[in-house]
Amino acid sequence: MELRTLSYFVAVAEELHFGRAAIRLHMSQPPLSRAIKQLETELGAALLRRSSAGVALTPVGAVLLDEARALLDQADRVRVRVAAAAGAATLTVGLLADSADPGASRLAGAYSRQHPGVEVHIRETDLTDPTCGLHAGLVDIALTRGPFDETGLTVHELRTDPVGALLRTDDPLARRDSLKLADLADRRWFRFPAGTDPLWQSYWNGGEPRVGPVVRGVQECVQAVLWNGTVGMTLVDHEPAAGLAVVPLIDMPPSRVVAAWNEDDTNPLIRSFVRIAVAAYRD
Amino acid sequence: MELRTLSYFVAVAEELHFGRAAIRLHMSQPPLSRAIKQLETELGAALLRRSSAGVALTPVGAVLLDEARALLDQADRVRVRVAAAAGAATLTVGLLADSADPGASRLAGAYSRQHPGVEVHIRETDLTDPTCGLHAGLVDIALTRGPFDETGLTVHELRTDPVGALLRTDDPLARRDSLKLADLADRRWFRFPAGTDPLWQSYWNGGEPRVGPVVRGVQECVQAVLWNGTVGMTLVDHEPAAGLAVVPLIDMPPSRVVAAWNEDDTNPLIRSFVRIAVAAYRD
DNA sequence: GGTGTCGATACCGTACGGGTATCGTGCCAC
DNA sequence: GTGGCACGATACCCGTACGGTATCGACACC
Repeated sequence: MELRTLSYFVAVAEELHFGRAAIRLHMSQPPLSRAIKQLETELGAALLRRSSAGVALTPVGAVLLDEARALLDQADRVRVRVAAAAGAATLTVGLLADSADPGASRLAGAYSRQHPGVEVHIRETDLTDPTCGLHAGLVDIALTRGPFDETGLTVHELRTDPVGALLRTDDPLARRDSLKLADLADRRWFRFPAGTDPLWQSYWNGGEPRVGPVVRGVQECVQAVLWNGTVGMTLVDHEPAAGLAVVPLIDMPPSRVVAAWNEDDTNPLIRSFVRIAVAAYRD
Repeated sequence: MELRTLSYFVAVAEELHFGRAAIRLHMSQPPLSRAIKQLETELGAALLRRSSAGVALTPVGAVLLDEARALLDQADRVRVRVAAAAGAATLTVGLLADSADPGASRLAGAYSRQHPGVEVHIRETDLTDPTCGLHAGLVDIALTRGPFDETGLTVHELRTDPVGALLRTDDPLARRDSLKLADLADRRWFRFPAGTDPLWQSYWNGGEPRVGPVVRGVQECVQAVLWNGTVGMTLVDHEPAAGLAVVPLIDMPPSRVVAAWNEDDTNPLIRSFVRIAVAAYRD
């Protein structure tokens, strides 16, 4: 019973699916199956019930899930405290500019409460770099939205949001309950500055090359719609400013809010941060 | 940072000696040195200061020692709780008959307090089997005194006690402050029944073949001294009965109180029990 | 009954944890 | 001063176990 094995079990118990858990753990499914089976053997109890209907926790498994989560949490705190004792307890967090996310503010509160000794540096970036400087090594961890170039990064999904079109209230489409991308095909869209991550551009333009004003931040998007009537892609739970409406886009893949960090970043505070982030966004 | 690695560090930090820690961990010294160095690298801080004067904890190491102990304790509790949830939380403890040990009673209290769900079976044995049935698989763990045949067993020392001679108060030697084995060479001693562990016999007879009554338990020893004037080996902190005196034997190697268990016993409660035992005997 | 999904199994290569042998250094004894 | 000793570090070897790919088996659903 090692911490790694327990984290495997937690992943499977949370996903209730070996394949998805394996993806989350950046490994393939067979060794994961084997590790869980070994854990069951070592503990002398069945933890999961595999059936054609799917994977379910046994009562013993439910107990272990609670206990393992607490143990892994404490292990993360050990890392943080050791780092603090070594005087190396700083964490640089990248945020996408203007993202007023209730999850992020819950996270900030929870983190500073649990790790008061840690110095958190904040680096806000505009929409041209959705990784907030991860690839350049400017931040330890990015709280941002996909998609972007994930090579060399570990990406942990915090939430998925449906996507909507940002429209002026005087726009005829603004009264519709939902829209498809095709309804907006001939509109002016946002564009992003040269050098912006191509995955990001493609996603937020619905996969098509578009025409329209170049924007660098959320406020510029809002102003662009107000002044140009441009169609803006946004999230339906984003409260629109006065004079603007949001209509759900039913054929857009949902947007992922993620925490991402460099695979080779050895900062021991990252794990704990991610764990608290997951909890903050789950609530 | 795995639980195993942390237990290595705790062993070294407690012994402040790589060689002794390696013995305690049933491994050799080089891989232990390497594991500690890897841990230091991973945590990015020096945990131990090696010098010719010996090994010392750095401030960071002191923090980790506390944290690691707490984490390992919690890991043990996880095992116990999972076992309890699986309905397999029983532990059979072997005790040497008539051993009125204050450490053992503290242990009993602490254990039942920390693990109320566990069913503890007690098996008392006489002096003929100092392992209390470990070799026969009759108990999970033995709280006993050495020495005995340790093959296949893991033995964890809880305390060492100086040894004394048990004498009648009317014995001329009873007024001495201390004795040597040679002073008792011509006395009648205790002997043990056939089949008793030879190591045990040899130790408690001071390494010599002796003559005298055969005893099976502590009460029989006491009665044998009272009736025969036989010399009894005992522990100086053992409160003698009326009419008896204890005189320290300065050339007897001290007696070890130990917890011992079968290496291949998979009962998950053993670790936690040993940990609590160590704490109970330390106080 | 074909097809797809999903966990289990089989098999393989490598990396890491453990071993023994030996070194380097500092201390002590003579 | 120098030889011996204590002790941690280093070098090197080996086996296991972990993670990979390929495939199977069971079951559900068209």
